[in-house]
Amino acid sequence: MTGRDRLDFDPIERAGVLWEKHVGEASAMRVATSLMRVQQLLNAEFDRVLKPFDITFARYEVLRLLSFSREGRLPLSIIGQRLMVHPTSVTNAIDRLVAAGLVARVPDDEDRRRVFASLTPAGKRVLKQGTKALTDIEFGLEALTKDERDQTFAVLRTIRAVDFDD
Amino acid sequence: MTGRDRLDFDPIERAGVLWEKHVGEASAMRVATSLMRVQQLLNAEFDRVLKPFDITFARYEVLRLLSFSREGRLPLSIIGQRLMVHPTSVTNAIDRLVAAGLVARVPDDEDRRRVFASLTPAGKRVLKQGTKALTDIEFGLEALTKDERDQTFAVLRTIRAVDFDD
DNA sequence: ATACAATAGTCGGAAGTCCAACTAAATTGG
DNA sequence: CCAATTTAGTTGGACTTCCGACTATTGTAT
Repeated sequence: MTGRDRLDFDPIERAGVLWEKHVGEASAMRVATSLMRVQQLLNAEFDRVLKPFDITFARYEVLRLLSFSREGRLPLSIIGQRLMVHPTSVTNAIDRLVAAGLVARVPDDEDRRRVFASLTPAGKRVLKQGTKALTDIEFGLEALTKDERDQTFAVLRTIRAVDFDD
Repeated sequence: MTGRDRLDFDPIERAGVLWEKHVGEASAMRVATSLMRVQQLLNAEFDRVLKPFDITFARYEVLRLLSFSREGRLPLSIIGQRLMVHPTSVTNAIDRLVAAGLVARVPDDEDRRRVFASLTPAGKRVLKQGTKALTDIEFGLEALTKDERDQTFAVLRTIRAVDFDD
């Protein structure tokens, strides 16, 4: 399986050197590129450990969000806002969760445009199993110290801050 | 366009609090979730500024990689290794770049299994324009100091390190 | 009160990612 | 030297994401 082999050097490090040489200051390019790769690595790892429960990380996040709500249910629009994804992505994820019996669509009588997504007992079970699977691998971040994690969270938060009132 | 609105609080912060309460230590979950969101934000922003040149960030990365090679061309397998993506993703990206006239497929006479991707003059032009567009927005990281960037690069590198000899 | 605008959700289509399976070519081992 | 394995790349299918467009419902403003 070509493309997944170990390299004998860091390709981003190398790109940084050439960037400095031909383009200019490289710190932003290096961080941005690293973020892309790390996200990809982690997402693949999460999907892998969640596969036994037939959910992806995207769907796990929906289940978790629902479980954190007071009544175990939220309108789809709120889910999209919290997870910062497009409405169509929410519809898609909920479709699959409903098909798997982990979530139910419940109409809102107050506002008939709205639809709630509501956790089913099976959804709660799968959420619990998925959470264990992810915490068992420490979300792929065993290599980071607590300080590094908190530091990185803070830095990333300044980028995310465009999306909420600080 | 629901789902893209500003929130009046940080949803990951909130998830972290509830996670601590119901699950346990939350630093890994917070960082992992932040990485997903930030990658999504940046990728969308990059695609937006690259749209005038009819390329995505994924394809921009291919062009950049090719320009950094000695002869402006690389076998597809090497592209996949450097960008850490699946062979099929490379085939897909190259297909589109070829269709746009930015890259040419060149057979390798030494090893007839292999195919080179080679930058065309048009590809070099687009690469230059895309690079300017991305550096103009500092890869979406204006908010970070040089120290924060270098620090974050180093931390992310320890996660990526599974993929190359350190 | 009635037209106009905003909001909630869905559908269709494009792009990216991955995996599994496949062909063709090169390498290796008995 | 030939069979078995490995490597390079492509194809088809699944999933996620986005955007644009659309329906239905609610809110607003004259």
